[in-house]
Amino acid sequence: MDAALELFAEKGFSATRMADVAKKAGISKGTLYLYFDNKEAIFRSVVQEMILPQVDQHDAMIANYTGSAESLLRELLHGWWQAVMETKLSAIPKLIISESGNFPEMAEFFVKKVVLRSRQTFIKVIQYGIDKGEFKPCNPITAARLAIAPLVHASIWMHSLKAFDENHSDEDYLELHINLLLQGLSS
Amino acid sequence: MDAALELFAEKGFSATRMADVAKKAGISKGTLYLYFDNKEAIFRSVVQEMILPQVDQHDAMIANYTGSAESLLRELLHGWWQAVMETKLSAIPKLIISESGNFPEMAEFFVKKVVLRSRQTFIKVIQYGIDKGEFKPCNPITAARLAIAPLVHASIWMHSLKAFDENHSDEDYLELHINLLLQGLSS
Amino acid sequence: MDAALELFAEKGFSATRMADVAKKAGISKGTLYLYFDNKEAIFRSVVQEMILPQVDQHDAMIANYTGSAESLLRELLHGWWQAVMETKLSAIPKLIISESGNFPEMAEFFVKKVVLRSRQTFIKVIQYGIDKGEFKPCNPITAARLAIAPLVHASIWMHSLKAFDENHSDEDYLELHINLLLQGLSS
Amino acid sequence: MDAALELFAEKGFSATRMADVAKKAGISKGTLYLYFDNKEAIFRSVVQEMILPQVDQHDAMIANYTGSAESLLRELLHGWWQAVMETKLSAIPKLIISESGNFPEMAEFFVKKVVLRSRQTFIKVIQYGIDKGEFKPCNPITAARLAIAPLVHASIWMHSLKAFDENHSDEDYLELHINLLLQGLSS
DNA sequence: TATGAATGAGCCTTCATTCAT
DNA sequence: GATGAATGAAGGCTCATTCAT
Repeated sequence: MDAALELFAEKGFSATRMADVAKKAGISKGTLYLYFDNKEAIFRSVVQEMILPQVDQHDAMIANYTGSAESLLRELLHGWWQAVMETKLSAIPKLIISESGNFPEMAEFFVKKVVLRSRQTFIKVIQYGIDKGEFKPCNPITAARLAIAPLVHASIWMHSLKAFDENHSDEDYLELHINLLLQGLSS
Repeated sequence: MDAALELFAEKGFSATRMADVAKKAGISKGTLYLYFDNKEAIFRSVVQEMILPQVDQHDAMIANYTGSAESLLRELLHGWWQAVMETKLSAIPKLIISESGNFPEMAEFFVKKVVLRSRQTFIKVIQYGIDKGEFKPCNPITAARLAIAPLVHASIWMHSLKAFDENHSDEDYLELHINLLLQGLSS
Repeated sequence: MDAALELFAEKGFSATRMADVAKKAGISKGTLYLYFDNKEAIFRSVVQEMILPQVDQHDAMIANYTGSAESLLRELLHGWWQAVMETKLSAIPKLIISESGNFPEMAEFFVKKVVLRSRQTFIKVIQYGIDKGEFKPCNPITAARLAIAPLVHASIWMHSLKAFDENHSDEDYLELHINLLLQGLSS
Repeated sequence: MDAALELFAEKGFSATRMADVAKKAGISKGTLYLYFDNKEAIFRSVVQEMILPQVDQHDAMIANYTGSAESLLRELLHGWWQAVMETKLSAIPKLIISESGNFPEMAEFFVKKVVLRSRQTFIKVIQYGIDKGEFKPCNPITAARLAIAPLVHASIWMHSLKAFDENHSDEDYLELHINLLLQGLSS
């Protein structure tokens, strides 16, 4: 599945050949079919089995946090970054987005199970900040989308155009995003 | 080329069949080959011939603008949005990103001709704001990336997962981004 | 038809494209279809209309000849050589032979109308020589085949491997063939 | 390769479909591609791998022969006939000649490796006969060409027009050729 | 009469999938 | 369980043929 994730993310589903996956995994083509019914099954497994554990873990992380909205938001963003950008999960967003047209159920699954849940967490924190008076009033849904967008975008970039872009610091990127966001939100 | 852009953006290069392109264009398979050498040639044409005019136009738009950094940045972001999100250009970013692994030269072309040039414009405006004291000191490159990221992300989203996401207002999204960004930057 | 003959002889029927024929003839593809029903019709016309006049003319040449069998045979062979090797007819044998598998009726037509008739002429001359005591007894059919074989072979060679063979004199070839043949036949 | 040789010789390269080759070989289309890169590769293999062993064997046959030039020449011609006409090699000359326009390198390879080497053998024998006084002086190159031409021609005929010609004895043909040639050459 | 843009059947080739070993 | 040779459906591309101009 690691081999498949890497290849799917790099070349897309159609352009990835079973022979390539087998070769990268160090097994024979035939052996793939002992563990997966077909190419689509590999794709589904890759997406589902890599995402689900992560989602649960992420939820747990947030569950019973207390403190200022600012520090919570800061924490959340750092947590997301570490969980995604510094693991092989980083390849998933690009993959899902690229194949959303060919695998709409998978796209839907991803949105429902990952995007919306994750966004919900951010919404809660932002609402909490507004309620507390830390943040000025704004639509917390839109704010949540804007809080996450640069992170997701960074993961997509990392697996697509980063090689052709000049090498910029990801740390700067994350930190400046957090600072701009928090100052933007602060009342 | 419109037909091809739509299908490539939806399904990716490999999964798009020449027969589909022909059908969508209302011509026969053979006719495609009167105008393009092969499938790759269509892809390249789609990307290059749709992007280049836009880039030039965009450059012209910015050229001789004066006023406050804030209003300039506001203008720029609105301009980008209109030029991309409200035209068929909106499909290009997702397409390039999805196929970057299979068409690295095209990815490089896009980064050099579009991404970096566009970013440069934003860098200048931000630097101008910093110099004028409107904006607080920060790395203008990173700030430019963060100014654009939510926009590019919105275009990618629009052509991938938007259908599965609840329907949010794009106007709110843009406006809030601009406001958060400007307040974040302001000294 | 000249254009077609040349191309058919060079590349064969299948590998010759209508576009090539049209181009070589200096007309458009569509115009070809004003004069020929289809590709096969061109092929048939090329073969039939180039061969038939020649056959008749050749027959006439022999009709009422008198003299020694040797001089007659010599005459015949020279006549064949001039009529075939020094005109565009030279391409026909290679073409017919190459396409005999795909156009058996044409092959049969050629054998009946050309090969057998031509051979018959040689048979008569050889039989005449045997009867006169100039030539020693032998099977005149086989002898006729052997008299012609090197000539036909030369025409085939000319349109196939000659370019890769060292350049040998065709005149020497013809003269030595005639001399060897006549001394071989002479009693 | 046997299936391919037969079909190529019968229909030519272009007109032979991979499906036909596969069917005749009793395998599937796809399997062909496990053993050959493409159609051309089959063609090249057929020609090269069938010819080379034969050439070496033929050379060996001649190497250390002694005796009269006449009996040697007789031997050579019989040897050639058996090696070519009575094996599937007989299809090669027609094939090479038919495709010489489309595969010039292959034609050149054939001329260099087969035609010229074979001719050289005949040249030596004829020169030997001339030197010994058995044969009268003549150009041994041309004589060699004339010695071989009827044989090659017979192989071409066999795979093209023979079916439409009346059935003549090949033995008579060979024997008469040898006799005419030897009497023609003899001083 | 001449053109050449348009068509679509047909063929080469690829690759997901199967299965005997 | 693991293999890889074999399969054949599918798709890119060519080119003989048509037809509106």
